[in-house]
Amino acid sequence: MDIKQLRQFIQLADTLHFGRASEASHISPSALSRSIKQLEEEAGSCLFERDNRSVALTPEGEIFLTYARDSLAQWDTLRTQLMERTGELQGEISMYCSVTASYSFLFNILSEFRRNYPKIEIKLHTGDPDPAINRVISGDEDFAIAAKPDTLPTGLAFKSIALSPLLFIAPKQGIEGKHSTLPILDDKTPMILSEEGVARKRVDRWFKEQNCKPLIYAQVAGNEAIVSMVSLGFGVGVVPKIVLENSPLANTVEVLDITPSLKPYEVGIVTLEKKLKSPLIRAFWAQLKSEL
Amino acid sequence: MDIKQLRQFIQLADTLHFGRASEASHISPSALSRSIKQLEEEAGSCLFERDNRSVALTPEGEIFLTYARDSLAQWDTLRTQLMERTGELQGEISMYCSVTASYSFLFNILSEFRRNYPKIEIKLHTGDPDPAINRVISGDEDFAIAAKPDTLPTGLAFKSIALSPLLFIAPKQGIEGKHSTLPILDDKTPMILSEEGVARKRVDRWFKEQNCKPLIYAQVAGNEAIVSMVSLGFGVGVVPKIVLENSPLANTVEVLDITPSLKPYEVGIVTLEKKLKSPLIRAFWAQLKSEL
DNA sequence: TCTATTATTGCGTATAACGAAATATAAGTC
DNA sequence: GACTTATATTTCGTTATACGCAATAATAGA
Repeated sequence: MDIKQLRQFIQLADTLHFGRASEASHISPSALSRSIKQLEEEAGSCLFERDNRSVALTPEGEIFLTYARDSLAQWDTLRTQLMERTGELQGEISMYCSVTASYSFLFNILSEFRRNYPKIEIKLHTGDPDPAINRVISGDEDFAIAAKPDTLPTGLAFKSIALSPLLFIAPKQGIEGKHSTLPILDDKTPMILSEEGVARKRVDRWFKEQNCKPLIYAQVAGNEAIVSMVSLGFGVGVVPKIVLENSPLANTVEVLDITPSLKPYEVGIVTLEKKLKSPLIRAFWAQLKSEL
Repeated sequence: MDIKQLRQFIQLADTLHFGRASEASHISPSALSRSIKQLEEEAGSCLFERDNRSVALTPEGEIFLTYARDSLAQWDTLRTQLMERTGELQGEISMYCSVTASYSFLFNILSEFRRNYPKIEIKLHTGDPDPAINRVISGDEDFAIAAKPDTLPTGLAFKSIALSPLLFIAPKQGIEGKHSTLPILDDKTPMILSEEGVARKRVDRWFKEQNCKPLIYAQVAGNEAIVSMVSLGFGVGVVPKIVLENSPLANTVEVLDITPSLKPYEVGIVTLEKKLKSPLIRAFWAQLKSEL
């Protein structure tokens, strides 16, 4: 009976699904199945009633669940106690951010943190920007670098680290199939937009305010891909300025001087409010410099 | 961090000695050293201050110790809860007894228990009779089959299962070097006695009451060996009747009709009183038939 | 009946744990 | 002061354990 297994048990009790629980625990379903079986043998009771189609906690499983939660809480308390005594925080925190964000912000954020808390390990996961906030909400990550949505989901804490204007960009050599190279933006202009996310919402609203519908040429996941497609001449795109600054294709596109300009991207760090009780999370949070 | 490691930690905290703690935990010193180191890494603090000559708990170790004790207690509570629910006791209990006792009593004691509680595993350790009670006191074993000492150490519970007379035995063909084969018992009679234990104490007292000192030819560990040596003609021995009955050499020795006879051996099962709170221990204890 | 879903099991492999012996180090001894 | 003793730790080779993949089984839905 070790702590990892308790966590796995709790995951399974929450999801009642071996596949999803194992994924959340970063192990294979077979490993989870064996873990649970071992737990049941050590506890001496069947903890889950399960057949090939359903998983349910037995009454004994319910008892075990409260035990498991208590046990983990006590382990956390112990670690907090010990850390307070030694005065040096240690452990690990996880962070999610887009590739672009990792280029732009990570160094500044992490270098000082690393200096102050050398024993805290940081697990960094990169990917598309869109799922960032959800990964924090689901508990997969402690932090994420993300654009602040217009309405912040409840329970989330957000701290700005930078403002970056949302820019309309066009290919320097003109849009394929269009004769004019002038920066015209109307319902005939093919647009390359994010599939979703804050940038997309801003663009949609912008067009609505202009009383016209955008001609969407392509919907793309990932701001870098937008720059690529714009650079290839497929249309006009919208990306945050930071993305452009970090793009190797920056000099192949030009920024359009459109008014009214889009409300700027507010980039920051999000975490669950309740996690701020943990000393590690709070330490990281506290040393972030709010740039706004 | 698993439960085995917590037990090992507690052992080390109790003994403050890697060698003894590892022996008590049934692992090698090296394994214990690594376990503790791993625990320290997971806890993020140094738990023991140690050099090659001494081991001491750090303040963090003290905190960890209370955590470890609580944690184990909760695990026990959980298991008790679960067992009460399912109604079937399971787990394991350990028992120590001499080889002779295993021949004579074990079957009767265990066969019914096995039937009533098939899921309780019994770990049986056999060896010399003398250390039996100490192994219970030290916590190495849950139970021991042992002779009841004249004064029972406090904290110990004893339940008799049999009375067996202590017999003087002599070789049938006479004692080597003595011409008479008569059953004389005086300070010229070479005696084969236990090194220690209840039987030895009784014999010593018997001789004192006869106002004579025994001529001790050999002190032997293990009643079986006494029978062997008597059988070979080295002298007169004292063994419990049960031992004789189970000895393949029984017909090579004869029982002397000595008066006053020795106070009989009272064989029974001992356990720590405080262990009787555990449901497993109590179940075993309850089904023992007191034969006295 | 067939298909899709999903917990479990077999199996080969990678990882971790173990014990024995070697090592290091400090205290006691002559 | 060299030598012995005691004892925690490290090294090393072996063994056991845990894991992932793929196969299996079993069930609900089409």
